[in-house]
Amino acid sequence: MYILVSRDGGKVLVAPLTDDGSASAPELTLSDAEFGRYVQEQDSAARWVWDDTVAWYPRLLAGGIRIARCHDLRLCHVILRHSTLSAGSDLASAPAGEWDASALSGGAGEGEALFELGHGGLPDPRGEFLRQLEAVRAATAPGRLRLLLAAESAGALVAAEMQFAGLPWRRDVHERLLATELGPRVPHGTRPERLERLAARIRVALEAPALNPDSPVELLRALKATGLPIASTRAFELRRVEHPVIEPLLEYKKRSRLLSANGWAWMDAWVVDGRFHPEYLPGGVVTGRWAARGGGALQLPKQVRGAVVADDGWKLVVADAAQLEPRILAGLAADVAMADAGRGTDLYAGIVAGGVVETRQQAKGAMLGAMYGATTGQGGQLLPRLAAAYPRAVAAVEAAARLGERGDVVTTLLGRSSPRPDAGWRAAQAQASQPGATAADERRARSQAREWGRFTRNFIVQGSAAEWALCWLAEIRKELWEVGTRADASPGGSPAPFRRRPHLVFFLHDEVIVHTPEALAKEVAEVVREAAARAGRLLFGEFPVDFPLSARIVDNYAEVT
DNA sequence: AAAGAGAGCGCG
DNA sequence: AAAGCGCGCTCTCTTT
Repeated sequence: MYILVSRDGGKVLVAPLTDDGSASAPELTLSDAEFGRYVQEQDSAARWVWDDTVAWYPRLLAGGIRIARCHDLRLCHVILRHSTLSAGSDLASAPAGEWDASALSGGAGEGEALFELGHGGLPDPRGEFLRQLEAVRAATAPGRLRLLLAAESAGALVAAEMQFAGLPWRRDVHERLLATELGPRVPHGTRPERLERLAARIRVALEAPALNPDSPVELLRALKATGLPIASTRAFELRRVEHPVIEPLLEYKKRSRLLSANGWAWMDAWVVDGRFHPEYLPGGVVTGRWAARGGGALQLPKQVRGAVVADDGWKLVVADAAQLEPRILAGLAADVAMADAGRGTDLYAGIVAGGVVETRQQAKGAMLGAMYGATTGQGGQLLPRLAAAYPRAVAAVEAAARLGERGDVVTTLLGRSSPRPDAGWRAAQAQASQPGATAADERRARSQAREWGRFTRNFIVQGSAAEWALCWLAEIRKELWEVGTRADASPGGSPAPFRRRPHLVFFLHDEVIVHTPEALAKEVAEVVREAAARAGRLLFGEFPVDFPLSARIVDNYAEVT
């Protein structure tokens, strides 16, 4: 059963709908408080349909209310609008409207537009929902698309819940770390003691008494003046030359990065009451991966992960999917040989054991090369051996690359399609095929075509992996709630839905962290593991590809390497 | 003074 | 000269 909710001035309109979207009960007009009570009274099988999870769910969570399922019209619109599986639908062929504009502002833009949705919202959600139902019904593979929309929407719930709960963060631990690495705290904009000492050593070594090591331009000029053969100040390049300045300079860069990205200012801005509350953006990346805004949640350096510590009496269950993308590729391409290589073992080790390459590093390099489109270097050189051993998998990514090079669209396993290249790209291709095209025109067109081919090549793998991860998250979320209920940690509808229950607190593409009461930790680890197996079956049915996890029960995120 | 580009580095 | 994919954030330097 669906329950469509929308805004009417200060009121909430509630419309129960059947599976085909027709009214199943009279519409209600409720105040916010009445709406909260109404939500709690409904069966947990209800699927809440709303324009935007961000506009609705945080308020419910703040009121102590957790829901089981939703359909996020904004996120689903984006998928259906571009998917090749629903290409013939009215929804896909209509001119661009407000639902399309909302995707842009919601994805990467200002964020203000989203916030305003709380009052008024997007136009005619009922009509939009009916168009979405019809687009799915008439789609090429409705089952896949339906799963994708459900997973995407579940992801939106997880994102809101994780933002609400926050990642446990110990200020004192973080402060100790900063004091050790940088010295005593100084005001923003000034250089802490240890950095200042390193800067002094750099100036001496380069005989540049006024050098500002934060300026790449000044630094490069000074490095060249001492005769070092480098073209940039990147750490990678610096490590390849020998000079007394290199050691203090690399130290400086490392610590300076800590200060600017995750220093005292970061802590003051993002850690509140012992929790880091980043804003996750489901669907924020074209491939379907999440993005995040504020605090760099998806770039937490290993350096500071020691500050992520479970509460007293609680544990962190940290799990990541081993070699997720190659396994996804094996499933996508139905490459039994590659799936076999990963069964019950590290997939790269399995490739070595199969005699395809000599070392694990080579196996990894070749796999990444195949998925990213490397033509040179180790990855490119080993590609023929990979292709000989796993012809189906390699053919799948090659085919995706060829489509992209032609400007065509590719689609993930569940139905998310890649964007088309922009007008500039098309113009460059057209230009190169004109009779009077110069060699430069042709070179440029070929280079851009290959570039887009690398994007589409990777899109099918990264995008399908993101779908697996969404299914994994959704299964984890569902089962954790069951575990919490069985343990009677807190009856549904307590003032704080996650205060006593195991709950997700972090997600990073192929990795999750669950914060759980210690007594439930083992059960939670099993839930996370089982959810991975279920996600695999949801995507690939009986095709025999494994998704092993490293799941560890720890007090501290830094314990996991 | 503000906005944008580029460099650099963090994560998967 | 280009060079394997996808991101966000901070800082410098240039442009408006």
